[in-house]
Amino acid sequence: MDGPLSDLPTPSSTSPATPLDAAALEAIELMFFAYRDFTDVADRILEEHDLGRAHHRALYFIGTNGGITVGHLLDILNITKQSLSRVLRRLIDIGLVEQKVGSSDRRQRLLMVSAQGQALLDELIDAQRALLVQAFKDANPDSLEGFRQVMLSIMTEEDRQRFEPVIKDWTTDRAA
Amino acid sequence: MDGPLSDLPTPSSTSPATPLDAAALEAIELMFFAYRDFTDVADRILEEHDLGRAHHRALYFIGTNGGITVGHLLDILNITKQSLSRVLRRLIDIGLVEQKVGSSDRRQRLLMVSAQGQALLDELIDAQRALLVQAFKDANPDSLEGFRQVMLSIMTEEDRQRFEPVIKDWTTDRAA
DNA sequence: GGATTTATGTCAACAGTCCTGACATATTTT
DNA sequence: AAAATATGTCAGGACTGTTGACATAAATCC
Repeated sequence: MDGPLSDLPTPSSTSPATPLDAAALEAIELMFFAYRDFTDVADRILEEHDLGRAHHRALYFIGTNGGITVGHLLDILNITKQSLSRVLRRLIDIGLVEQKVGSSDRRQRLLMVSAQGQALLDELIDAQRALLVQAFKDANPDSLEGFRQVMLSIMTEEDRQRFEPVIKDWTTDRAA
Repeated sequence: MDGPLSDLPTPSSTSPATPLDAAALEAIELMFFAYRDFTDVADRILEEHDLGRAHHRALYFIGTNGGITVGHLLDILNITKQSLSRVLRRLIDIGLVEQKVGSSDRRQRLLMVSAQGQALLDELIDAQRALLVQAFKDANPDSLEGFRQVMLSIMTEEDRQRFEPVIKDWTTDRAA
């Protein structure tokens, strides 16, 4: 009927067309397993305090953005205020997070971690940082920058802007 | 009181001691945002079918490991059989997954995706693969191997063994 | 061949996290 | 004064994970 090249199967998940496709296929699993094991080290600590990942995320972004407003936190987390509310209420009730009324806009609640909250956050960050530092040491030194570039490229432009402007357009930026 | 170098603060999350620490601190956020945006492209497709991430994961590993047993799937996913059961029941009920009795061990249920299941899985994989391929293209070509090495290093040894044995000990394997 | 172990399934209850929709309050802006 | 904004709360629902208990069929051990 058709010649040997005329009806190649549509490149589907089982037949990657290019090496880049094959690499991407593997990367789907790399993302799954690496992220799971990365979160696991924090989950073990959170368990001891009967907290979940949502508490971790809120605590993290409050701790690293002292005085953040509820609205800005919602922007970062991409969840509804009702979801955040439950989590925030708990963090405040157990004394890990404090709030004060906004100075310029009195409708705002400025969020900050307490000393206790900072202590727990340090514990969580140190655990994940230790894992990552070890990973960076185990991989070859150049890997770090490659990892960083790919991770930045994976995320949306909006999220990418939260980071230092270090991702260069290497297709045009060879000389500078 | 003390000399300027006598009581350096304990390296805490707010004062990374080394460049590697600083990179790891940033990487915590890279992991969060990249993973979220990576899963988002699949979540949008899953929504149309009223399925969740748990269905995606089960479908994925059944599709890429045709004839997998329930037990092996549980090993990969690291969840309880009760959790998987709910998800699997749904996938079977709506005809995305089929099961047949094990040939050598008749207690086992060998799982495989149906044609419909493969179609949905292809759609999911293609979406995530497209995102990753674009990310690999946007980053510089060497980044891919760096990304791969770091992701493999992040995961546990057990999970790492699921991948091709390509992570080399570069501290001793320079010549070969 | 009978006892035990293994692979799997199910019922029930609970927890965490996310969602939608509706409504309330205080404050700022127009 | 009216409208918009920042935040909170009540209510209900969905998904996904857990523990614990119990059941069945099949394989394996002695």
